[in-house]
Amino acid sequence: MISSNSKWIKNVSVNWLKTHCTTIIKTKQAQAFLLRNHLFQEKFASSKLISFLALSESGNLNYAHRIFNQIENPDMFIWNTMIRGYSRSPYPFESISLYNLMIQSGVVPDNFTCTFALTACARLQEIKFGRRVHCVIVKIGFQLDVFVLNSLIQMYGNCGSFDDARTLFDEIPVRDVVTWNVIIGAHVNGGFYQEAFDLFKKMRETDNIEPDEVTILSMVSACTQSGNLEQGLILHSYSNEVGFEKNIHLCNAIIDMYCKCGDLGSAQILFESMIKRDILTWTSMISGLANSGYFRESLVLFGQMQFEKIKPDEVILVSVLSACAQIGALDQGKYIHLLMLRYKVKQDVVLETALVDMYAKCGSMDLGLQVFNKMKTKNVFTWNTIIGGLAMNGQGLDALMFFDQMKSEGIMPDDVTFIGLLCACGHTGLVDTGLEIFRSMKEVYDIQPRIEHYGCMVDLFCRAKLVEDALAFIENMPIRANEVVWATLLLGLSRIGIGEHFELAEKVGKRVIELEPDSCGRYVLLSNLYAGKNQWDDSLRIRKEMKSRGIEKIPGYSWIEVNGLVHQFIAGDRSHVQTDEIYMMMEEMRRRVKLAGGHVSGTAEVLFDIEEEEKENSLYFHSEKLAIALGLISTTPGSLIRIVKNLRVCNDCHSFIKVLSQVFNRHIIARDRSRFHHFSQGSCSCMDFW
DNA sequence: ATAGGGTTAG
Repeated sequence: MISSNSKWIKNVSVNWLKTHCTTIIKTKQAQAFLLRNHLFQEKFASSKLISFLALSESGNLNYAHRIFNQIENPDMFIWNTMIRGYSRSPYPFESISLYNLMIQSGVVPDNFTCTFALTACARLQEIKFGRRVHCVIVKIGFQLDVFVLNSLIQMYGNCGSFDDARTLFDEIPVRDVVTWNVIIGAHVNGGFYQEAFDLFKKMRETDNIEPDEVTILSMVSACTQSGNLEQGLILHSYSNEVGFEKNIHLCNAIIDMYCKCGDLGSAQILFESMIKRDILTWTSMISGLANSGYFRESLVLFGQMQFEKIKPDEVILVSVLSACAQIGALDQGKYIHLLMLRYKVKQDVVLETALVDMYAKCGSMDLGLQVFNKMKTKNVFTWNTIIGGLAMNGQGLDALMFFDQMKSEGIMPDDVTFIGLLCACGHTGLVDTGLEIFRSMKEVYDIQPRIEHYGCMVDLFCRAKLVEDALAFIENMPIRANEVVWATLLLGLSRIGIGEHFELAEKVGKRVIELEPDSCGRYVLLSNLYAGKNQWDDSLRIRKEMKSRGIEKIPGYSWIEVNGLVHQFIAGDRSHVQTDEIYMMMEEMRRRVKLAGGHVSGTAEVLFDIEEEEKENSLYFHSEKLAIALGLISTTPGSLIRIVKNLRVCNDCHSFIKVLSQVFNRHIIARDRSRFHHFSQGSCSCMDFW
């Protein structure tokens, strides 16, 4: 009577369990029920609990493990479920531990066990253990199981052992589409794109197997990484033909491919055509825009995403923060900071570092430091961000202090750390410290200086007006000086005031053009050099030479953010809706600066493609001045103005803005392509050297 | 019950 009753309960509960375990709460109820009715040790019952907890998205591996530990003799299915659960979790090593435990307790692994264990090995790149599993497979004889073989190939491929993967692949008796996907994916991940394309062709030819979505996805990724737009387009039209276009993962990868291959238009068309978009769709498009220089557009699209009430994750926020950083959009950056807190976005070093960087690049080191000081985990990226940020903002001594702190916290500096440190020394005029740091980089940290480090040293000497040392340093470099090093010297000379060094400067200027004949900036340097000496014919000659070689001058852009909206200007811009007011303010600026005196209008760095008589005007209407004019009319008197420029601020504007900061009583922070200028009361933080 | 997939930083 009793036994038949318990049998009844068992049957009912098993059926009930099959559909019941859908949430943690319900699973706990089921567990309590099983315990109460002494059914817990029934394998079939407890395995239902385990499989939900270990495999479901909403499960809980830890909890599964606790239940697992209470099972006296787990059967094969339960072992396999646990091993599988861990193999796809962030802790694949646990999977291997359990595999060992299983063998120790005398249970012989089956083909399922081996597949799961191999997945764990693949993810851990544990080839040694993977080979041990391989031996077991041969010993027991699972060589004919295509699942086992596929995961073996995957394991070898992921561990970088292409020979093993390839041998198995060639010897395997039956290959299915996954086999092909695994071997293709391995080659794509290894950077062997041509081989991947060859294999892609062969899968049809030799095995008559049609590619599926995963195949196409891997191939699209190969195009992305190798910049192969042509093949990418073919893959896109193929996936439309066979109906893969509803696969959201694939579409995301294609958007990413278009963006990284420079075809933003096709990316946008696909993005617009998608009916369902996930967070990765948005991330691909938004970061794609930002990476191609469309910063404002990427922020606008992020705004649309907000409008559609999609919760941002930590990855997309990194993208938009870096867009804000590039154009100095502080208000939007602050708003994103707010979103992080409001949505309780996962704490993440990458994100917090991007936040610090955004504040640093907007010239708000105080806010950057606040975030930095609250960060729980910091890595070398984080330290480099704060050190570089301080150096760029003219707080060189603080940068050096943070380096000491970094060392005391046991973080190893890398090559980028030293770029920041050498910049810091340059800004502060600490020549000896710079030399000492340069030496310790090589001798203490065993980091070989790159050409950029030499460039920093040349800059350091020039700032200290040690032209001879700079020259000697260049001559003694173990690697050949490149155009960057020479351009640094030339720029340095022109900042010191060319004077007696004119001949040297001219020689260097010619050298720089020889070394990099395709870069407009190099011609501009030499041309300006002549203009500065009133050698207008030479100056024009260089400009003509540049034009005749078909090299366009990169237009100078300036950005200013007003009430969370970023406005963009080019020289002489008349496209802004408030153009009339802006130009009225420009007139006012000119009048008051002139009245105050101290600003000598120079015509050295003018835009040559404008007629001679307009020289002074074009210089006068440089984009940074237009941006400042908008700033003056749209903010309250006395408040801070921030602008960002994509090129270097020219001499004339620099001198103009200095006086302007005094007469308008404004603190103006201008970021140009290499550093910050904090203008205040008639002077600038760069000490007129940039 | 089994294998294969994309986005972010100095």
